[in-house]
Amino acid sequence: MKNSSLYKGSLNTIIMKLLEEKGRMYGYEITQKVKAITLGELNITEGALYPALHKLEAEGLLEVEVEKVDNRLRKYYKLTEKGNKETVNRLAELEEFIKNMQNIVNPKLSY
Amino acid sequence: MKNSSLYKGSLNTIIMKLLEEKGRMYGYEITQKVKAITLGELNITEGALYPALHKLEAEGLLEVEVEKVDNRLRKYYKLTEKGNKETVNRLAELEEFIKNMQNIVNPKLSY
DNA sequence: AATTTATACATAAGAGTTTTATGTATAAGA
DNA sequence: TCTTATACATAAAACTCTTATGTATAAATT
Repeated sequence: MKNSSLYKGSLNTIIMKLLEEKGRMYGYEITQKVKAITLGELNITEGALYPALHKLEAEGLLEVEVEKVDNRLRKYYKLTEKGNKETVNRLAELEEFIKNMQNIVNPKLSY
Repeated sequence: MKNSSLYKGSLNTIIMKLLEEKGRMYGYEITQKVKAITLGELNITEGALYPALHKLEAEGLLEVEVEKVDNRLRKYYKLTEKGNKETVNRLAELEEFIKNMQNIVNPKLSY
């Protein structure tokens, strides 16, 4: 688990973006997808993921559908209408954040 | 102060990158420079900055030179040799992080 | 002349997020 | 049979940052 501290604070945005794209996902699926996208670099821990999902649900940004697959429980999460709107904002913030960090790493002459 | 939570965990990297570039800077100068680069979006609070500088110094990554300018105290920080080496690593991590986040926001077909 | 803003440092309490550790349970693979 | 993978969950501790507060000088505004 190489997780540098840089990922701190980005978990909610990651979850919401993946749900926006995929429609619905369950917790374990999210961890595997993130691991795949980051080529194993980012491993979301369960201790971070499940409380985050519960909080987003409590805030009315996600809703859950419980299903039993292969005799195992799955909790599928999807964005609510409110969650969809909020995701737009979060992604805009993320784009700004990335731009700002790139400007710091690779400064334009003039600052 | 709009500081989205995305910036959490990036303060040390920002400080080290700026010092690598500028040679030496004092705390207040760092806050102003970051505000300028991010067009006012990221305002580093003193409660975050000063403890961070002290910690980096305690870790041997920064060293300090105190000077009095216009009858006001300034503490100039610069990277130590150890700090220079560590900065290379932190910047590599930052580049990876940015790439990974971009892959999440703008996914390549195939995941 | 008095008040506010800017410069320049600092720390403590509280909030928020994540890691680490632990727990339960089923299915698949070695 | 034992380990790994799947799938959820929570509590304690660690870490980082915000908010609030404090000191002090200089410059700008009212």
